[in-house]
Amino acid sequence: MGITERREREKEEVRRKILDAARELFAHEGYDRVTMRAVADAIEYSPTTIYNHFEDKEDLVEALCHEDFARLFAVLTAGGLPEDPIERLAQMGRAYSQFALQYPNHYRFMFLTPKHPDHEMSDDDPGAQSFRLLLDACREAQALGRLRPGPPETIAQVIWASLHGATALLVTYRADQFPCAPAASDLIQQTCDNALRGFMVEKG
Amino acid sequence: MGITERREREKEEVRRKILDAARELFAHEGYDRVTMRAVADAIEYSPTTIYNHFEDKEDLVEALCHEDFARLFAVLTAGGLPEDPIERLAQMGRAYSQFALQYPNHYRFMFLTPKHPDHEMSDDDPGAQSFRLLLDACREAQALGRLRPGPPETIAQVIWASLHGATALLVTYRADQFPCAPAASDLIQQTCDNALRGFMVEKG
DNA sequence: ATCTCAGAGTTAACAACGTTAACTTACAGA
DNA sequence: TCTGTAAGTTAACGTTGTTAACTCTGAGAT
Repeated sequence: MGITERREREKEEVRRKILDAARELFAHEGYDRVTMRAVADAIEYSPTTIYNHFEDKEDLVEALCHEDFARLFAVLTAGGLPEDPIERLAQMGRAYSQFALQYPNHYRFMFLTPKHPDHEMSDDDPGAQSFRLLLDACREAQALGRLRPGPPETIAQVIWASLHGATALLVTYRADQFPCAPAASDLIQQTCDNALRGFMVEKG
Repeated sequence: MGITERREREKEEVRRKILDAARELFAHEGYDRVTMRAVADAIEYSPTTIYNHFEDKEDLVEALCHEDFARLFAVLTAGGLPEDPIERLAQMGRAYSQFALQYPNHYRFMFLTPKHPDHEMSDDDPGAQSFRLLLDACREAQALGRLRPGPPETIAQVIWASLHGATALLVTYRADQFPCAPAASDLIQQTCDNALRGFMVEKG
């Protein structure tokens, strides 16, 4: 009875190898430039083996993507989150952008590539959980009277969208391809600050 | 001497046909799903003909992209721009997002696809001109004391980044693939408003 | 001990793609 | 009439994702 278990473990090992090799290659090259043959070469298996573990290339990358969302969630919560919700928002924003700039090709696939039409998001998805961190912080800040009233979902979405925009630009363009060439290296920081400021209630 | 002129005109006509067919196809299918053969079929030429007019697929799409930036600039300035710089910013924001949602695949290539490493931006580029519209409005608003002090380039970039973020999300995800499912259909509006609000000086 | 069969892996091939080499054709200028 | 240029075509190449058909290993049944 332990035999099928061992079999499954061995199969899982190969799957792991594929995912790790693929992650490494994608991180350096991006989706289009990585071929199934290259992934197979990297782990010294034949290309068809991959198809025993994944439906097709997109399925493989989606599996990678799923793991990356888990890593993002881990990064967001790493080192413990501050009590103060505003500080928490700022810290999560920094972690988010750091993750994006460290793995631009993964960010690209996670947030810049259209999903399959039948792809849906469940509540226990690490992506959804990350968003909930943001949403909760917004709610708490509202409760403390630090953020404007209004649907917290909208506030969270707007903050995320703003941060995402700055991130997406930096992940897509080189500094000298920007309009207004000396692109603020702290564009993300500024954008994040401004998005928060827009929702803050005036002090005094 | 008028002969070479006519020749050039004819060549330009074919180039036009290619661009128009390609634009139509790309608008519906997006970059990867449009093949050179499909473009050639659409205009009833052989695939190789395209290579007499464009270096390769990327060159063709870049030409399209260049035209699209001109269209975007036209859209931004259509109907005349308001005197009031804040209103102008709001109106340009609406035009920008409308353009994006109308031609998502073009937006994708214009703003979401990395450029060639050797691609540089000149000052008379329609893209740069569009950014200057934004920059000028920011400067004027600052001069009127409506926006915070600070480098107007940064303000313009942050506003653009925020708007771009909301746009990119809507162009990438379907409504039901969002975290927090009932995605604000006016996410763009809210994001644009909030980005402006963050830079506005408190009234009174 | 032999047979069977499932299932992981391989080889070889397919169709589609971007692209190119070699050829054809049309036609203005010497 | 000859020549050369340049646009267009046919046929092919190399690469890609993917699949069909096969091999091989080894556990369970007879």
